[in-house]
Amino acid sequence: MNYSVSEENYIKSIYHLQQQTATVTTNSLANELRTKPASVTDMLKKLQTKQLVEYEKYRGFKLNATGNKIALNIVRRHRLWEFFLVNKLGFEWDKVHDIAEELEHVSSIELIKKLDSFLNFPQTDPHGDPIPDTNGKIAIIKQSSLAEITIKKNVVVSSVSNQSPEMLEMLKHYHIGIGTSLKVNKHFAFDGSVEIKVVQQAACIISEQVAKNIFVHHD
Amino acid sequence: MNYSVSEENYIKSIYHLQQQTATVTTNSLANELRTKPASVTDMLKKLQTKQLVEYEKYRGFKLNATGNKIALNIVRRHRLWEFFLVNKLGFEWDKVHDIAEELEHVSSIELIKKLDSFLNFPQTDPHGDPIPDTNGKIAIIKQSSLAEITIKKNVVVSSVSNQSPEMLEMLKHYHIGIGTSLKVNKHFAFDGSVEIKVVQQAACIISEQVAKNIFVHHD
DNA sequence: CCATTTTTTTAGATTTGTCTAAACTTTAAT
DNA sequence: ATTAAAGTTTAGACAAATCTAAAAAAATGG
Repeated sequence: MNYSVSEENYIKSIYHLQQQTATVTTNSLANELRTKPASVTDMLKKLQTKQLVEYEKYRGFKLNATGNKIALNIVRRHRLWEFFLVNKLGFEWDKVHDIAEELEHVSSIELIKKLDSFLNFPQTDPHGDPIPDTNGKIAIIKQSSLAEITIKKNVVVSSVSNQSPEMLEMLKHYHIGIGTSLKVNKHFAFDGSVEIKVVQQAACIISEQVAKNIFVHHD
Repeated sequence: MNYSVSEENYIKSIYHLQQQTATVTTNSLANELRTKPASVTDMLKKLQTKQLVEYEKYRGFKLNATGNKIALNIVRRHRLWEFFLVNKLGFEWDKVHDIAEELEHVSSIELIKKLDSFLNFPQTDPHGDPIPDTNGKIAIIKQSSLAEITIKKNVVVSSVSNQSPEMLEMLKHYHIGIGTSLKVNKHFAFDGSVEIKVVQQAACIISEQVAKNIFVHHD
């Protein structure tokens, strides 16, 4: 079965919202898609008749198994394209989201298969988010933010949840990227800021706001 | 200015039809786009108000300077993607048209700029057709088909106009690709077939139908 | 527990791109 | 020069996806 660009965008957005709350509301989805609640209700009826969501009037909705698989496939396409844009074409990671948003809707299965192979079967996108496999299996990377990690332990940056240009600028300044090794020296109780030591760099202090967006896993 | 996928397809198709006849008819365009004449008329009114075509009722139409520039830009995107699909992802050249048809509508200018550079600024697509530059300048490659070329002259295959799987199969069998050196030994008047000698291959005979689709230029 | 606020849905309109069927031009042939 | 055929346009309808405004349901807070 083939889905329209619009349907795919709804499915993907429901998927992303479900990562935080199991059941998604009309308003939150409208907000995510920058559309109006009335439009969301309309589309959800369609997705319901196509058997992709569980939906009860006024009660919110969630993807069923089929919908989830489709969502993961879209996420797969999106993240492979992001990897391509950054690692082959040389884009900065804060510039790739919108372009990948368009590329992800190109429907050829063979294309994604060959792209995956060309990229050497990457496991994560440039922001560290895992790329689902063909069957929709996605690695759940247990990770904690720098704001909550125990001190003096060597950790590796595994993902960054805020992808704005401002965040990128800051990370560049601190020499932090996906895969960077570092450790936390100290948490400051006063404002939640954190002193970190990136390998081969001088120790420095980052705000709680930044720390919360940098996720790491143990070495 | 940004154009819809549908508008872009109309513009591109008008461009291609204009390569053969300076002014395009409603029926021929409907046929090219696999749509109905009434739809063509509707869209052409739109393209006229957007100042992309010269159009007079019942009289056919053609792209104006602006329309032509846009068309060449779409052709540029299409051919760069085709080059990518064949030379990077390893597609056979007969499989790439439909996929490039989707990719060409991705709108980022930066994307095409970086793709062009990644591909090392190719001059022609996998079928030998020239890729227009950023300003819409396109190389006009003076070329003749094998059916009309003089005998015993060394020539190089520059493009193949039929891109079907059947043609690809045949060309593979004869060891012919873009850039292959060969010469024509003899034209047979009876059926228009042609004896050719591909370098490092035994001489062989190809039908007039095939010969007409293979274009060459002098060494 | 009832009234007010918030959220969601419905009803009806709009835009884009398409279609069919009918009307209208142009072309071609006798 | 008419007339038939071919090609083109108009009129009106439709589907997809969206919107606004109004109605309905659920949540909230005294």
